[in-house]
Amino acid sequence: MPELPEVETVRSGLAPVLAGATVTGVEVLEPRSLKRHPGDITDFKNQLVGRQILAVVRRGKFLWLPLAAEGTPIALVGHLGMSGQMLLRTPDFAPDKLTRVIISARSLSGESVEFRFVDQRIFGSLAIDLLVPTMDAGPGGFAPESNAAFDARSQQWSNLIPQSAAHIARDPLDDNFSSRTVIERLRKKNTGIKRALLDQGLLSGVGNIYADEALWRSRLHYDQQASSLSKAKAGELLESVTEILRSAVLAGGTSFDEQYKNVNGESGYFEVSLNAYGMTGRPCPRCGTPIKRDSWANRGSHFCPLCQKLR
DNA sequence: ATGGACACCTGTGGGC
DNA sequence: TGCCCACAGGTGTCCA
Repeated sequence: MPELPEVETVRSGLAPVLAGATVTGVEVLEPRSLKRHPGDITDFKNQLVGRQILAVVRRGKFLWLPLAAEGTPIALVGHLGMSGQMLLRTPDFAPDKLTRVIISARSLSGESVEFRFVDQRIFGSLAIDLLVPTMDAGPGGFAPESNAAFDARSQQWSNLIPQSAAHIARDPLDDNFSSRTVIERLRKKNTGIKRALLDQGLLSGVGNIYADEALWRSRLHYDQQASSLSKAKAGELLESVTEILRSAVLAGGTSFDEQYKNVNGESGYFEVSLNAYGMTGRPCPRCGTPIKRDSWANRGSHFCPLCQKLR
């Protein structure tokens, strides 16, 4: 479920507490939540306990915690899948339903905290992974000898990425995101525009909700060929995507059920700003035509049949 | 390169 | 009340 704004809401909630914290314990209640970890449960615990967390970093929908380690830089990598949550609780806080992994830590200020990974569908995961230089390292980018070369406030994290996420492109809220390059690549795609927006190797962070919203705002049909867009139209679409992601981050993300919560278990309120997604049958805020839902790529696509005609 | 189908999962809500 | 089906913010892989 979570897309960039939801993951960013989680990241910004974790960072003040976990940056600089030291892991004191790990409890794995659901082994399938570690399916992307290369080793077994014991290995996962051994790699975490006693380690210091240096920062909380996000690209697209991936989130990771670089760990202090000698030699090769490593990180705890998390993905929320369709239903993941990362909650911060005091140890005495009532158990949360569907908790899969609990990581106990001591923060820089000496407080005990529990990081609870909650995930109904178990599409999300936690894993330890190597950090490698990102393909398009920005100005001044370099590969460090080890994480020890970094501190929690460093901006350099933008040039490292977990090996397992190396194929994920920068997202529109990344300082080193290049609109020009993405527009260029987008217009060479011989595919439908929504498929291109959801291609995490072209730009990351956009999922089904924000794709539908950006297409609605730009009056584009989901199956419009990406290569048919003028440079200006492609630019306008990318602007829509960026603005929508920004506003949604400010709103704390979109929550329409129990599946998305911030680190305190609270809902975001971007739902009130949705124009197309989940609005099947309700009037298009622009022209009043009922919003339609089409089955598309094993999921749903919501659009205004009048404003968003296929050309 | 593209896209479709499917696998990975649990839970909820609607219709009957 | 129960049962069955559709549906849900994602990703990855295999196969035409």
